[in-house]
Amino acid sequence: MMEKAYDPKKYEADIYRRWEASGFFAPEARPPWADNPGPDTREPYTIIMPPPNANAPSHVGHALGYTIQDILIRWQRMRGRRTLWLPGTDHAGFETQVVFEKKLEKEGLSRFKMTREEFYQACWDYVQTNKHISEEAIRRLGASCDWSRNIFTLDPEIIKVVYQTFKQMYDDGLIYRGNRISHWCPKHQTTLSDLETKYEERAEPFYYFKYGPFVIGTSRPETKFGDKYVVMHPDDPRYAKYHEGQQINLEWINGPITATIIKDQAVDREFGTGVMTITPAHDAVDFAIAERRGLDIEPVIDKRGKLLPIAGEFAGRKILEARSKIVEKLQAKGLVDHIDKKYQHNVQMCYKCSTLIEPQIVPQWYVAMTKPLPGGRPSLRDLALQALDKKEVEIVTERFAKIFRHWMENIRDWPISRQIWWGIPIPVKYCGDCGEIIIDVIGSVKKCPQCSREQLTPDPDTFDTWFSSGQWPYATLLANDAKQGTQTLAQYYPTQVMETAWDILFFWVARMIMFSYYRTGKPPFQKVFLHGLVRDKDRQKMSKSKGNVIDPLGVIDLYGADALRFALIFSTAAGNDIPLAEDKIKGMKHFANKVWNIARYITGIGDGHVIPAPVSFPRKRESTGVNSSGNPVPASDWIPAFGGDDKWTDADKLILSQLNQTITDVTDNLENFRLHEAAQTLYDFIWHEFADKYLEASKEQLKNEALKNSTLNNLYFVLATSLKLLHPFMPFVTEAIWGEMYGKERLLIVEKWSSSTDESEVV
RNA sequence: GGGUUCGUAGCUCAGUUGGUUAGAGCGCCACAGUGACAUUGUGGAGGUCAGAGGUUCAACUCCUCUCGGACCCACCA
Repeated sequence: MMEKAYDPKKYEADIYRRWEASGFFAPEARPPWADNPGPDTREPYTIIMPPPNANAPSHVGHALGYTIQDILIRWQRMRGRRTLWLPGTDHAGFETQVVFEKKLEKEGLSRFKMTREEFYQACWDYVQTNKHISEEAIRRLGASCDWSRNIFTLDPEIIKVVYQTFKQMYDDGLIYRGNRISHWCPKHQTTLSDLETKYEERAEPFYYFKYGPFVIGTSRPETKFGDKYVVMHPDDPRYAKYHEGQQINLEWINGPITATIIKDQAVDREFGTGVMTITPAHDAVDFAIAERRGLDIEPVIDKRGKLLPIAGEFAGRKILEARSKIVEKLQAKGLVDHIDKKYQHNVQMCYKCSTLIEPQIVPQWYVAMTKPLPGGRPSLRDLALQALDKKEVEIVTERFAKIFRHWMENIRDWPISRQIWWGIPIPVKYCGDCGEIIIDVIGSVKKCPQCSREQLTPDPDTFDTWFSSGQWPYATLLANDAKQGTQTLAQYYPTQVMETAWDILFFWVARMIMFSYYRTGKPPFQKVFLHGLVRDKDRQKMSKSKGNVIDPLGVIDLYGADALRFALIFSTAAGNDIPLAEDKIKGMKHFANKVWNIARYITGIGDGHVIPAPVSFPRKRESTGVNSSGNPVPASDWIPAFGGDDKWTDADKLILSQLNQTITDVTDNLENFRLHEAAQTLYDFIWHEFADKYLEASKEQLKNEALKNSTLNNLYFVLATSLKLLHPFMPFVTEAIWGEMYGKERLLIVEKWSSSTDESEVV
């Protein structure tokens, strides 16, 4: 006899253990109803799990992704696909280092007081702890991933793959080391990519200074010390009397200087006075002009954001405090023309700490995005664009495909080195003698191959974390093959679906596509399915500081994993952000309980004995228990527990045709990634058609001896089929009921997905 | 500056290629007292589908504009 209410806590842990022990999470295990002997002919279905960052336990946003992936995987497993869902963890270089440094700070420590080795070890330990917490949360949610293939981005086998790619790209001329201007975070002491900065609109004074015969505009007086070029548009009639290269002596901040006139099209005649001085070492546009014209490039600001000796009396001061002092001095010298106090402009900041970005010239490693591959093949960027054109990769929801294209078309070279310690070191050594650059994939090079000297200096930088995670789809498979001596890459690549949050479309998805074509010649996945961000009930982004973070484990404790899963996908279209209110989760717990009580009612009919086998709809065909090839007959094809000559009532016919429609709709919705529709269809059918209507009708029918057998048959059949359909969405409660009905030895996880029954059979 | 997207019941959202009385959850109102479930059932109130115009036999759905909101990318000294 089933208990009066479904208590997730009593079942979930045990059920997960049974699933895991059954081996069905691994693709190799075949369902009992599949043709067992002989080679495995099942078609593979692979999802590589986006590896959660190792810097924090997972939150409810991750839960959404795992739920979607688990639904797809469970569904395909029940359909007889050879499903591989490969879990892993990302060391998340910069992100993790930032989090860990904050933690150190709280403890009164700092990485600048530690050796690199000490820091790395401490961070490693910290990450291991988080990793285990995250993995536990994934289990609690019911994710049916293959833990035997679990992998970490810092596993040696992964690093090896990453290094091989680096070397190959270097040899192909796609990776180069450049002394270029880049986004520098003075707090974190590292370069950032375009994607790792953010902008904020601010109103700041805009100063107009007298610069010899000109008036120049600037928002950054503190950079003006090195300015010895004054630039204007070649066609600007206001400055026609000046010519290129003309030298002008003028009084400036720290005394007289000589300025050289440059005429360049980069100047916007409409902006300010149409004349500017340039600071090539600290401004991207200025740098571009200087590089193009071969001008001197002189640093003014150091890496910590302080002025260099070129600033004279201001040297050593922080830029912001120096700014007002410099303006004061210029004012005293009568060099301030006027000040626009309400100038609106965007300032660029570090996306992690909001420190103002200070453009700096730092040697960095770059990946060329638009340079053709050797042999006249398309560039990395074009490979990705072609993948979309040829539909080898399909981004579900056209709007994301548009955004993707737009970004790809405007992509710039990707700086992949970071001045941080946590991550994969760049496998390069420099010869102190002859300057040779040595790519050392296995760390075995001891002397310079050029001059044979042993004065080798390792590159101090680490990779941008996306350089490794961008290779994740094939790296995980290759690394597992290296570990276990298998050949999974050949079997499971390209993968079928990449399911992830839309906010890492550029960071991650774009790079995976480029890397994959480069290294394997194949797409990494056929479909990209993007989900939205989980927000709180007021649509606010969840964050620790706002205190509105929903902890998935707390929710699971209260309402059960099924309720959380269902709430996450119910009634939210793909890609849209999801407002998650506690009421919604509670409502879904009620649904799980409803399903439980439907089963409790049906199994309790009569003398309360559970009917041992699923029943069939509506064929009453005899079965010997084995099929023509001698294998056990699938349970759903077994003969009905009740035979006889009962007639179908209108209620019988209605529920069976509705069930048929539900099977069709749910399957169709899943095929097209409309998980929310599938969930809603099931909810409506099970609760409002099956429970509210048919169950009520059945109470009368069961009193009629002539209808009793067929009614029971139908109740069992509709229930069993509903459990199968609902299982991918609510795996625990359905498995729990299945166990109550048919025994724990028979797992719902590998029951056969129902296919629609021919309508003509309903008579 | 370029681009994307949204505006449907009090709230949060569905509505798949245009096709009969526009749906759900929560909330609200009335009734039902427990042999599946009160984590329930039955019934009900509540929407000019932001506004205007256009295409069409037919528009929540397609096109244009207006109003209002969200977001992404780029970034000019």
